[in-house]
Amino acid sequence: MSHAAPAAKRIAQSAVRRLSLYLRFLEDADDRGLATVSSQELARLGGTTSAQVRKDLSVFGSFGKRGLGYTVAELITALREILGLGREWRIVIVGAGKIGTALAQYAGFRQRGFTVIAVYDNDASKIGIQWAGLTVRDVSQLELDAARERPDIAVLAVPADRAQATADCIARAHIGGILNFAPVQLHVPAGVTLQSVNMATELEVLSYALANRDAEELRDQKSEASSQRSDRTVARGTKRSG
Amino acid sequence: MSHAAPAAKRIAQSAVRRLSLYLRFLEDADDRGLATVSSQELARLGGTTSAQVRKDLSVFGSFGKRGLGYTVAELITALREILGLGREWRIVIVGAGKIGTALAQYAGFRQRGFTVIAVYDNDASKIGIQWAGLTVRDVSQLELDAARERPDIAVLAVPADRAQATADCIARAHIGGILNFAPVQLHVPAGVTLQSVNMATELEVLSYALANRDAEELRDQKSEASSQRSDRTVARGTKRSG
DNA sequence: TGTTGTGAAGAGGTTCACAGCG
DNA sequence: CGCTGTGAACCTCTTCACAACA
Repeated sequence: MSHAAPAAKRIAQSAVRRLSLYLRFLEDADDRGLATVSSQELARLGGTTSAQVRKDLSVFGSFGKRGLGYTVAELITALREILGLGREWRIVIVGAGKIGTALAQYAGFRQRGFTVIAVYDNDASKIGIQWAGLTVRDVSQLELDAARERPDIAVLAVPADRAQATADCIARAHIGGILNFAPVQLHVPAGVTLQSVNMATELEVLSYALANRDAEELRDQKSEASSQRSDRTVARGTKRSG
Repeated sequence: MSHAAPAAKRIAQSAVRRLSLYLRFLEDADDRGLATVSSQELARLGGTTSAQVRKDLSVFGSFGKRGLGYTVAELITALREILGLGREWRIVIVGAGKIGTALAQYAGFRQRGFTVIAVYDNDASKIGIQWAGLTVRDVSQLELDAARERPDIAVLAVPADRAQATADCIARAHIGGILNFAPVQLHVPAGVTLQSVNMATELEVLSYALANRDAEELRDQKSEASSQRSDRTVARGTKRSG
């Protein structure tokens, strides 16, 4: 293997999430002036193992130098390309309520090539208001506007009872991706990629973990005793993160 | 097996997420007056298979009636118990910015036994302001307050550069769970359960999916041709959701 | 020497398929 | 007869362990 042709691999969603994390760490490292970073370092920051980091990257090519690690700048470029961040993604936010507003002003968007091109709502009292250079538009214009402005992703931040209808509208507008913040399970036609963030579920996962913490701890103690392995690094309070 | 003793099973996080979804569907079904529901129905709503639904539930006991399905009311009770929703969870929100405010007013909290008992910030201009019956407190009081009020979960909604320090503070306050909305990977001591929601990652997962959509579709076509299996139900636009 | 890249082994989660029961 | 509950098969992701190499 040598330099990689980062196109279209079948890879687990969890792996994509890790790649996104690695990219963030690398950007930090770059800011701090580090030139190279090892898989072990990335593993420590991300709460995985160095083997996992190397496997994740190896799917797309060979980015490291043996004995040295990965050149920060090179790996950043590669990961951006892999994650599809080499281009601009045009976003519309649908729903100008609390969450929609918060999202519209989220600085992280522009930094990473995501441009918010419009905000929509169906509430007449909100339509026309200016926000950070954007005028809130009537959601009934969405389909028409989209034909012209071709947004790639719609961030859905409307109340639960409007969410499916709005998603249908987004699909009709031929917007290929939805990031849904409404606490409902949306059904979208094939060809629309859906990603949901559900507060209720996140809280319930926490609730489950807390309620079963004592039992977990007992188990963890037993298994931790026998887990001082070779390559291994890490060990945080608890798993996961996004 | 008969009625179940829903305590402390080792189960995948993905399974917990599905249980949370099932609970939501069941509550809907209850509202619509349905008395029973089959695993196939739950599968259709949640985008899985009926076998998956049955497996998920079977870990905790036998809740269904053969030939009939699951009694909605009974399964709701069981799932609430399993997910640890049988009790009140006391939440503090740390960070009274856009996101913090939006979350504080999120109606879904109280519905499911999560009570917001306080909001904190470090910005003098925000401290003292009233929101929906809660006064914004100085975050420097958090540790002291927590000793008295014993919150279970902290929702972390501060800027990225303050997030780790704030998480440390939360850990010192002996709050056992953190739901983190700051776009950084937090490191917490053992005994603190961390759950993160990261907009940047969610967007990048979407970005990856959209950038590789054509390749995915080719693969999906091939595999879909040979997937008209027995028990199987479902088939939505795209996988996942929360 | 230090660290990558990777085949092979291992774990863990999902799907199958059918016996069991209402 | 219909639908659940579940062992077994299957598959996917993770971890191991080591050869390759700067």
